[in-house]
Amino acid sequence: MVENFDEWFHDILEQADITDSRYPIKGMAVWRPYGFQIRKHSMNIIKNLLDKDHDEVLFPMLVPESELAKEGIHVKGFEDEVYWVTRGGQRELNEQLALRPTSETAIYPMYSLWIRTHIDLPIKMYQIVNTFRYETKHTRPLIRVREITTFKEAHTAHATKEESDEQIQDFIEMYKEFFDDLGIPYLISKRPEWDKFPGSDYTMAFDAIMPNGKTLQIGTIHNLGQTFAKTFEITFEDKDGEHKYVYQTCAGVSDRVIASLIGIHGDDKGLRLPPKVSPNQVTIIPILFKKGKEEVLAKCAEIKETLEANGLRVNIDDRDIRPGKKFNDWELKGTPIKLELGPRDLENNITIAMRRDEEEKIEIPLDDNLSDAIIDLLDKSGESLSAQAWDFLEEHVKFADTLEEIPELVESGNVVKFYWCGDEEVGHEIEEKTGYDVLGIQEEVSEGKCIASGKDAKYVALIAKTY
RNA sequence: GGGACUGUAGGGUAGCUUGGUCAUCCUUUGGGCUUUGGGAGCCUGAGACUCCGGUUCAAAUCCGGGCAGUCCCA
Repeated sequence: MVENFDEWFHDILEQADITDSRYPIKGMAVWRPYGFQIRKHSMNIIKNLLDKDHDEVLFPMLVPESELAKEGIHVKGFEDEVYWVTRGGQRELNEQLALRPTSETAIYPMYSLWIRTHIDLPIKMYQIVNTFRYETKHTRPLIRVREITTFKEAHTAHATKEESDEQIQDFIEMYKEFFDDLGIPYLISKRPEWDKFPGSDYTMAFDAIMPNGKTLQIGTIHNLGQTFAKTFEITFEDKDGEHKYVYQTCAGVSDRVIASLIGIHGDDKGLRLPPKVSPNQVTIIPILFKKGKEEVLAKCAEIKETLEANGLRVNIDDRDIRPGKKFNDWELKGTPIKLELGPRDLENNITIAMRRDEEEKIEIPLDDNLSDAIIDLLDKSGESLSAQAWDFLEEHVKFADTLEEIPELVESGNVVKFYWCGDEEVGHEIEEKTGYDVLGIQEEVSEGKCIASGKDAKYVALIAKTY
């Protein structure tokens, strides 16, 4: 799987009924029912986190060219990737309309209308929508797509710079909690100047390391400063009666969260889903013989009811096929816990549980403690997936003292840390000489020499192959 | 942005060089029998030459274009 991760990933999306990439437009896929469930449960986690102090809204998908073009730096960052609506029926439109590549230019003209005084601040809103990017390069399902079907974007506006910086920290904490719930390990870094969000002051990013060592950007948080406020005239009257521009931030996660979820936890048998987002947390597999069939099925139904009463998502696989096939199917689908129940177990009043994250079969008594026992297993399963994933990440971040060491480390599947003086020119030189991307900087340091320029190092930076 | 390659049932493939029989095999799938504690077996059905145009008596096969996909280089 590690050797051929891209192929594994491509195949499992189809085999596990997550998406279907055969839709006849390049870079656009269909979410199938099982995948949609995973997506839904994942989005519910981030929604619950945001709902604490953000308002969910929904903006139109089309952005007039005049608005999109207002913020020069921003539009330049997207100009080659925008889909345009140029006709309505047979008639050419007076003004062409962009399918949002992201929604700053849709939302901020409205913020300009909504924000009048300091009392209106801070304003914190989010939406989960689809966005479009005309990718010309190699598209990959869930990773590089033309329609980002699941784009959670939050947009905030504040009275002061300090508040906006605090908001960045809040987003970082929120995303940590989100990815922790999914058991997805991350590297947090501040993107280099040349790779920040077009129009922002700075960008903080979460990167996951996929099994082949390539990093996948799974979350970004941008401090927009007052750039957009000035472009879109977003001002407020402060307590002192002065009109001031707001300070803004925005933050996004996308389909790529699901890609990392699948890629990071999966194994040769298929998916391994964290209990919090698995469509079925428990799958009951009845072992049926001609004799005693009804009794076994009745007991399975009873167990299902008991577990559901305790808030668990449970299904019974009563298809008329051999049990071995069912085990394999549900291992492919990644259900965290399988419960096996046959006539022999019925006699002994037990069920046999097996966690997806390990092979062992465990006998569990069918008594009043059943639900607690299962919940305990689910918790352990989720924790173990997360722990395994974090171990992998930590084993695959290596430190390099010289530029020459980097290729070998990266080619053997690592992300590499190194000292950097912080000069943009030197950064480009490092990227060119190694052929990899500088992800960003992590901590400031007062010792060490830059790996390329030999000057005093200012930061620990990260470099890797990226998706 | 430049280049190479590919397109045959739901999925994976053989056939294409050298045009000519009912288009091969695995998987999937409908029905039936049998079976069920880790991917069962048998019987019997279903299912494809990417699209448009050209060459030819005859095209999955040769030519041109569209669409879609894979890979490499910048």
